[in-house]
Amino acid sequence: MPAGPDNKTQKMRLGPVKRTKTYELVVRQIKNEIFEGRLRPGDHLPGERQLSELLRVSRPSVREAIRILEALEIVRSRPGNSADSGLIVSTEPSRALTDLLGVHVALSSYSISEVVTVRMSLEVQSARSTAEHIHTTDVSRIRAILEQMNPELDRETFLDLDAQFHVELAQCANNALLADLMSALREAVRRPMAEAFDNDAKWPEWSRILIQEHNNIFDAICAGDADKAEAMVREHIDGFYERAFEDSTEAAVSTLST
Amino acid sequence: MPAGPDNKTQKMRLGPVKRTKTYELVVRQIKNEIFEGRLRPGDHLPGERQLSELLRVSRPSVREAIRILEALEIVRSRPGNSADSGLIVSTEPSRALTDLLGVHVALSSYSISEVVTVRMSLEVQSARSTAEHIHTTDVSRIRAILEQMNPELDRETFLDLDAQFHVELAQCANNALLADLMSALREAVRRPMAEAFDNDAKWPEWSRILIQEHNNIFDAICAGDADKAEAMVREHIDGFYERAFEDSTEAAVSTLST
DNA sequence: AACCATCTAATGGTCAGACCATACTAGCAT
DNA sequence: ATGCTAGTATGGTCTGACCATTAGATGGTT
Repeated sequence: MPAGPDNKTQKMRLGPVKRTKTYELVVRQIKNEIFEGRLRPGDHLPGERQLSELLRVSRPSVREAIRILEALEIVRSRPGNSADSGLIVSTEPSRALTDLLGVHVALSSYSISEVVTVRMSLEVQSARSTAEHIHTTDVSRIRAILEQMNPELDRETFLDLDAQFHVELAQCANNALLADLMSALREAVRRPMAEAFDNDAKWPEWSRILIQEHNNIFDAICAGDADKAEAMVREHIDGFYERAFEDSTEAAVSTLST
Repeated sequence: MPAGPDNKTQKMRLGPVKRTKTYELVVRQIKNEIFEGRLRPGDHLPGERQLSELLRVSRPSVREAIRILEALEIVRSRPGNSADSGLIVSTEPSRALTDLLGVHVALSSYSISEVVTVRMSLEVQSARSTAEHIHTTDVSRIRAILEQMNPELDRETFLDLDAQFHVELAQCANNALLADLMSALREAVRRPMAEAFDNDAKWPEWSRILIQEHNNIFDAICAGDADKAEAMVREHIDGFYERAFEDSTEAAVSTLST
């Protein structure tokens, strides 16, 4: 309300006069608190009203900033007046990664072949790491997934289990970033892949191949043979995408990462 | 198989009464248009006022939805009444990835060692791909970066050029996802790395090592020797992070990927 | 004392309407 | 033509109000 005398009178002619949006400034301040270590996971932020008063901006601006931070899974926001409500700094970016990559594959910001190439690199890393130190609890968990897979399942369920298998492997590598990326990449190509398999009569045959390949990978990992695991993984993924897109009109994959 | 108590339990008739927030619904609708292919990069969306009327929600709700889409770099939003203003579907997710990973490293959602492990995988992929088909224009562009690096530079500038070198390599691999991830991962560990090097007297020596390693990688790639390039890259990155964090109080890296 | 329904307070969620800032376009004036 | 000025459509910001959800505090009943 009290428009200062020097509010907008500084009409500097140098530079593009970066006019920063208010909500961006709010985002920046909060991010900065995080980078400086003054805000840590689990910490509570002041409520929207209090924040808007502290930062001297309106509540809508604060809210828009919160929406951004929420989209990046930096904070989460819940109503109520308990210890669990209000704005809390978050720690689980997996959903944000999945959202981001999924949409941008749909927008063709990233092509299927690019995703496959990156996935291959990470999958190899995941298999090797896991082969080098797998635990018995991991073994049984993965075996349970493999045992559920059989050629009679409908494609969607089958592909779900396939995804679970690979994400589980990544988690065994004890690398949250690797696992989250794997999950996000797999989800990103989920739609185009389901469509590719939908009109294909050879599915029953392929599903048997996939099961066999999974078992091969699993065996190699259990045996601690990282090199063989890598080879099996490469064969598996290459074959998978080749079959899925061999006659695709898009033909995006044949030019694999060049 | 009915014997699945740990299943999705989607068969229940009583749902958790999803009270979905209005802005989430707006986000979902727009995302859906993208997934269904009815919204493509470069397309214009109706303005905020018109959108709020179409969807029968208030303008603030529309705005909060837009903030989310903007944070994920799905749309961009500019004032004015020209062909370039309004809401436009975007195509460059690199900033969003960088923001996301950077903050979550700061939040310790992902550890430095995890980032390094993933970066190593991608860097190897990048070097191999590039070695297999590098163009002369790429060669000169990278050489220009290398020629700027010398031990006399201040650390920040030096590390900037180092990052440029690696991102440039990834871009030569003709994989936008790879390049964006590389850039994001590098940026994510920028702060902790700069701090690690800041108080270290051995920097001049290290910078010379780094320059030598870069040249080795570059030579291997130009020679089209993918295997050697991979070996050089592994040595380079391992050494880099070991030197950076060898006596760090955090000691986050020594437990590489646990 | 133990129990249970209700109230209260704090939070986020939503809305309407107004006004400002920006960036073009068109048309007037020179 | 050129240059300025109004018009207009866009996003950006604000105020202030009200709704919805949550959990603890209250207080009466058993």
